[in-house]
Amino acid sequence: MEYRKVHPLEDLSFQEMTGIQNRLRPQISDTPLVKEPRFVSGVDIGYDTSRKRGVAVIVTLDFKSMEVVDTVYAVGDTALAYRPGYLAFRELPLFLKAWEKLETDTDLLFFDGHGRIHPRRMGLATHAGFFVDRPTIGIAKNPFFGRYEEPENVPGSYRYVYDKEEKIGAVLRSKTGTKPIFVSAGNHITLEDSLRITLHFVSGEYKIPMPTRLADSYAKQLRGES
DNA sequence: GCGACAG
DNA sequence: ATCTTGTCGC
Repeated sequence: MEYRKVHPLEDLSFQEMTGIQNRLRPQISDTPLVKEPRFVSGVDIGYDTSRKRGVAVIVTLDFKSMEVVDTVYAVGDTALAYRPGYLAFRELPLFLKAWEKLETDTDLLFFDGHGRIHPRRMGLATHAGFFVDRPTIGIAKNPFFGRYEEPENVPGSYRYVYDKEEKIGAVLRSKTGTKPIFVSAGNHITLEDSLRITLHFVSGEYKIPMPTRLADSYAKQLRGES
């Protein structure tokens, strides 16, 4: 699939990366979905022990049947080390390499990380949305930023995550007796739509929404052979 | 200044 | 993220 070359991703200083995030922030789109998506993709990147070589996986499912319709991946080295707040700069290059191989015209993507739950609202999912120009949702397994209260231990219950008075995401109890997951809008989508779509992919049987879950397991599987 | 810190 | 066996619990 083609993508918009919003700005360079390699060889940037932290000041430059922060500057890019601040410049993109006012351009984040909050558009509600106009129609039910047909295809939805899950994105995940797995790394080897060195944490340098990784594999980016994109699994695409049919929204209604939840059947897998396409799977693509790309392997390569990661230039940047992980730094909280700058995950997009570490993972986007390899993701875009896989994105170029994708031929299914997907309608929405789930990313493994936060979206607007970020000090500058520019988490991985949000930043990725600028490049692929499609709705994106962030699904994270751990907190990173913002204040929130613990949701009830009932599947489907959630609490909003705030920065000051601003609502930036939600903590969702996707499964009874497990830690909640963090759901936030990426780009070209609202938080309410993000929650609605996410709930569609969490039956209560699994903690992680199906697209991300499948991408994660496939990335781990590929890690040991390619 | 100190501690926290997605993947 | 990754390294790892058994083990507690539904």
